[in-house]
Amino acid sequence: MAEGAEVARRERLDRDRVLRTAVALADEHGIDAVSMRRLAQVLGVVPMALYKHVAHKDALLDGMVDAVLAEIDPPDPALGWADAVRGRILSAREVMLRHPWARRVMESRAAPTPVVLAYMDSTIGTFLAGGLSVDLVHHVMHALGSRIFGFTQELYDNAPGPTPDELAALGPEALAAMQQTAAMFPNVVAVATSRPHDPGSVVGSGCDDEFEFEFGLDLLLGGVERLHRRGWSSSGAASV
Amino acid sequence: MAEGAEVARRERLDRDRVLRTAVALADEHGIDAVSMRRLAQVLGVVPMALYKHVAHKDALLDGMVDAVLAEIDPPDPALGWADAVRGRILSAREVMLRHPWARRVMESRAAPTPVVLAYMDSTIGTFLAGGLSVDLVHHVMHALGSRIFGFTQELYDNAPGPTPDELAALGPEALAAMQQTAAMFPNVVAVATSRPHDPGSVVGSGCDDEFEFEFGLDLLLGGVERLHRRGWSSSGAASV
DNA sequence: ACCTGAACACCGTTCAAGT
DNA sequence: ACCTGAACACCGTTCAAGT
Repeated sequence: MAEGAEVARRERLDRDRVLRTAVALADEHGIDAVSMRRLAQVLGVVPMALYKHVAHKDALLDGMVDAVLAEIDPPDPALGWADAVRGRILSAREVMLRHPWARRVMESRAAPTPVVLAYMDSTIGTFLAGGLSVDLVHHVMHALGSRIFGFTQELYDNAPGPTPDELAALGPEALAAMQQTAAMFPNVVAVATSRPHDPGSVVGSGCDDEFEFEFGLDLLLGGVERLHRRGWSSSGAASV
Repeated sequence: MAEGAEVARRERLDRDRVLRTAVALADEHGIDAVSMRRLAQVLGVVPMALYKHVAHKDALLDGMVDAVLAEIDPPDPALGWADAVRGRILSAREVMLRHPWARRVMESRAAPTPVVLAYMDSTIGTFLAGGLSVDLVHHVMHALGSRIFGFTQELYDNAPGPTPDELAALGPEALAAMQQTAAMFPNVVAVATSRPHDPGSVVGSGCDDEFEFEFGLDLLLGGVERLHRRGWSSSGAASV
């Protein structure tokens, strides 16, 4: 029943303690471990006690996301709009690395919370203060998408580029199967095993996620800067 | 028990019928309706009968994604690399609009299936055939991310720009609450209600998702073309 | 005001049995 | 070879009751 250090009994619940405990539980055991029943158990309380502090499970998840967003640095007012947005997004990325479950939770939420809206409002404000037109900012927010929260689809995380440790632990039949799979997708293998980065900056996978995140971000922000400098207005940006 | 037309009994199950029925069920009632138990009921079969054709629920979800990816057009060999990739991604987007649940399922999957790898392999092949370096293609695949499958985070889908129908159905107290919320996030409201598009092309929301998708895609592909023309090689693209 | 207990209607999945 | 039935260990949540 009791899981030792994790059980913190008799302290009178409040919403903050519920949310902080839920975040810690997700950080340690993954988001699937965050069930109303297990969270209650960690808090030393019966499941229904939680419902006095969060309306339902979705409200719990919203609260967890809000708690994570609060860790993101505000934009630096000393910087120009592009650097201010860039810096804040990189801060958001660090936060998301600390709470890797947050990406999937945010993607699963239907409506943004006031905290999410406040974050977006502040980011939009930085663009507008930089002189970008409302219409351009509209498109830019779409184009950046979830990048403004510091994450993207990390497609190559699970691609067939095994770490040396994994390779060593593999049996001969598993290795043969892997080579057969690799032979079927030569382009994926070529691109996944390319080492475009400074060898010193990357240890295992040959893939520097920080570099890739900034590459995509700068491709987008660079394009926006170019459009803005050319006095971009509504029509003619996309052509079929 | 029986839900009329949905129940198709006595036809001997096979994997294909299981997957096709699961896709149809998700299209009609959403992904949450796709439980092993409910899918079995629609097929007129006991839940455990499914396990002869899919190893477990995750394998069912993988199979559903594979079925959806099979609907995407192959790249047009008559086009240059940029237009070929662009056309295929727009085809993928149409497919995702037909199966809106597929985005979340793909995001939740841990490892890519062979069908996912084959799709990526073919897309990478188009870039390489166009003369882009392996290193550049590596970064480009990261930068495009889930866009190559035809979707992005659609942040504004649920932002506070209500449709006229919704507004009309609102009570006065709900309307007052909404105005209060709007007052707290003026930048979000300004950007969400901007009408940057040809008024004829958009009916309700003032937001043309097709335009936004292509805007972001072209910002990225345009940046890549520019890098490629300049003979881009590994270093110096991202600066801190 | 806050917490509890029992119950309801669901899940995915195992195991042993039927045909 | 394919399907069934009963059971196990979980879910989120309601309702009525305790202190």
